Amino acid sequence: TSVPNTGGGAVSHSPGWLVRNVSRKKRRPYTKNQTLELEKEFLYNTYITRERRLEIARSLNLTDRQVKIWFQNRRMKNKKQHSGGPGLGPQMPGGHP
Amino acid sequence: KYPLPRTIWDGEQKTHCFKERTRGLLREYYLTDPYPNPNKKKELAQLTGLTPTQVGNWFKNRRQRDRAAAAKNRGTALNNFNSSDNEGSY
DNA sequence: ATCCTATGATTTACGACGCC
DNA sequence: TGGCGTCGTAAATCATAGGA
Repeated sequence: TSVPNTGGGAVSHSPGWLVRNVSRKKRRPYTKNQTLELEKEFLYNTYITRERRLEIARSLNLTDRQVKIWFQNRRMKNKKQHSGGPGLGPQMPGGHP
Repeated sequence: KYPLPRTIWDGEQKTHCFKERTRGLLREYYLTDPYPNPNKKKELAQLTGLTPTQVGNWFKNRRQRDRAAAAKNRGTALNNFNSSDNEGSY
């Protein structure tokens, strides 16, 4: 039980694990178009400027913060894929549960 | 018996279900520590033949599903044990 | 074939901490 | 000092293999 940082944002622990605080926006999947446009912008540059961010947020009807976080998450995903990510050495099918 | 191991990332396979032995190993450690540090994850990855990410996903899913199950018990039958501090905040 | 469930992986949204 | 970076995580959701 290391848990260096409390992780998942606003935590607490009841029995032994971390639980998210109440006040968090519920996750809302982005629309296909929103994702598409964000992805296009990401292709152009993985780090977005404040100006571009504001612009995109407005055009996609997302908040400035959402776009910022989307890029952060997208970069993490990108990192995972390149660099030995999930890959390599995995496990073959096992049995059935 | 296992027709096509669906490839996901290049050369990589995704299996729907890990081997029983693998799951047993992870479960065993999980009981002692649901939040393994990066080193421990690597160690478990080596031990099981999974990638560290897969080990992380396994723990993440297990915690999530155990929490959900625990929450369910409270909602249905008796409530009120535990405690405390926050979390009940919903 | 059709529905259902379990399970691994992925997608949003933050808190903690770090660095200019 | 404040804004943005990574990292680890929660919770919701996705995808689908396998059983009923």
